[in-house]
Amino acid sequence: MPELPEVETVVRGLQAVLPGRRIVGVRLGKTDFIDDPAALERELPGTRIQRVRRHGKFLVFDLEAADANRGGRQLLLLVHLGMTGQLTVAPGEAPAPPHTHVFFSLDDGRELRYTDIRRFGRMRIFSSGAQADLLGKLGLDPLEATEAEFAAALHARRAQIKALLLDQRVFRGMGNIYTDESLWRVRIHPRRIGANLSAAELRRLYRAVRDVLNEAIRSRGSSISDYVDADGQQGEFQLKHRVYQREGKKCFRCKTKIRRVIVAGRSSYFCPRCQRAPRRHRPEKSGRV
DNA sequence: CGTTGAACCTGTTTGC
DNA sequence: TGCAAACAGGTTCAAC
Repeated sequence: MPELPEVETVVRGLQAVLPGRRIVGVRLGKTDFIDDPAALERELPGTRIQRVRRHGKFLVFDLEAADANRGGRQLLLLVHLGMTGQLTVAPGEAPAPPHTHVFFSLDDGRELRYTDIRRFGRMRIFSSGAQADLLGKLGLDPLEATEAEFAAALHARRAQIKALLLDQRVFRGMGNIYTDESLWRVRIHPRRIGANLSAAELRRLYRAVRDVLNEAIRSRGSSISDYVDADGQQGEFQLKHRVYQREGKKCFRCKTKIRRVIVAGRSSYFCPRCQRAPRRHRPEKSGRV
């Protein structure tokens, strides 16, 4: 579910209501996705939420431990939504959905809740400054990078473009949906080698990635099955997908049937006519398209 | 350096 | 109908 546009949508929803609120209690269900559950229970009560922001697919909560004995110490709470994670704000008395494993009760009677069916998400707190290891390994934010930076990150790489776009050390925030949608827009096959892309192709890909992500943010993300924003509402960008999960359906440009293949270990949807396959090591072409 | 497959976990869909 | 396999927005690790 959660790629850059979905995380951005959740962040905006939380940033609209959480700053200034104080966490007054922590309740935990299953904790196998939390790095140090005891630290959450020990450190978070009493902290005040200053800001909620996004770093790649991570949500970052800036917290201030305002107690006198803690001297305004800064804390960071990092949350990754994995595949099925949800962060929502609800009245404390409202029933929580199944698989809700973290409850942060707030000083206004509401709760910030974390629900995650598959528990592929992650949750961890840091004293500020010590978080460099996790976030520092991530690559460029595609919405902040310049065209030159974007091209430089790809032009010398011999890996498949799909793998490069998915690699969080290259770009932070891209996932399976927006990678396929971006490649379709610029007619680039997911198995093309990064270094083999022309300067013109890199320029168009840069534009397509930004356009797709910005349009998806405007639509409040893609809801395939589990994704909801901080208010529990679904996104709408799934209605605008051109290739993702459209195997066997007609290409919006040329009517050819969309195909699904595995690239970089992930289902990859593309139009075999618009997105021409690169030459293989062992050519055995059928001769004609 | 780059690729592949498995693992983590639960639920839904598809196929025989 | 029933059961098993395949598949799902992500990340990480081992093996080659």
